[in-house]
Amino acid sequence: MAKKLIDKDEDILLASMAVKAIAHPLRLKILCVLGDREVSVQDIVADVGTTQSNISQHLAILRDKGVLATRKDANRVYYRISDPRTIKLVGMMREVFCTG
Amino acid sequence: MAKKLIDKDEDILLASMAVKAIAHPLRLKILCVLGDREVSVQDIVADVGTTQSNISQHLAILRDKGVLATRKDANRVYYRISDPRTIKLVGMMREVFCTG
DNA sequence: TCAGAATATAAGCGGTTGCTGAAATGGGTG
DNA sequence: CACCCATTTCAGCAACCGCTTATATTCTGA
Repeated sequence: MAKKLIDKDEDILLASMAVKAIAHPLRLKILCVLGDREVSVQDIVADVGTTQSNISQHLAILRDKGVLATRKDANRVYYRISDPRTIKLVGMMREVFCTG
Repeated sequence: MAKKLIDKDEDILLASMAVKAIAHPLRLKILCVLGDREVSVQDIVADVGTTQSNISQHLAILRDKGVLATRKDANRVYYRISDPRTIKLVGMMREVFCTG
């Protein structure tokens, strides 16, 4: 039997949940805006372009799944991508799915 | 300004839609079962473990998004992953999200 | 301590997704 | 043709998702 890409069902569930978190145009755009930088919520709102509430909810989803980490400074919150490999993963998605 | 991971909104939409297709435990498991092989629907059903109807619908989603390709032989249908980079992408998801 | 800015949370709703069970398609064989 | 097997499609329903609007929280500075 050939070796499976992911052999444990538990891991498949884990990966699918994490990937689901980034499988949304606004959330993927948030990741693209962040890149390897640290950006405040208001700047993300400005770059991504929807309501502050909407961004905040998407940020919460990404944060709760562990994709993003936060730092608080005064009354602002800065978000960044927790794991640099996530950045690489997004780059690979672009390679595979954006032929342009 | 730092170079964005994916700069065109159009590409972000494209990538998020493709990734959404594989962001489901059963569909991800189908990809893992396939690997670089070509497998018949009934064998996929046996490996993944849900109803044949359910599998067929998930296969349709993956096929319609271009993730899977098919070949018909007599009254069986064989599925395979269209783009080998997709296999690499799944491997990378495992690396990033399955710490075990 | 009060006003205001930045962010988070809650309620509600319309739309979508995912599953089940039944029916339909299509090919193979007698 | 008649029957069987493999697969697809359809209808329906429960559950989830994503957005909007309104409200709450937390911090700052006068």
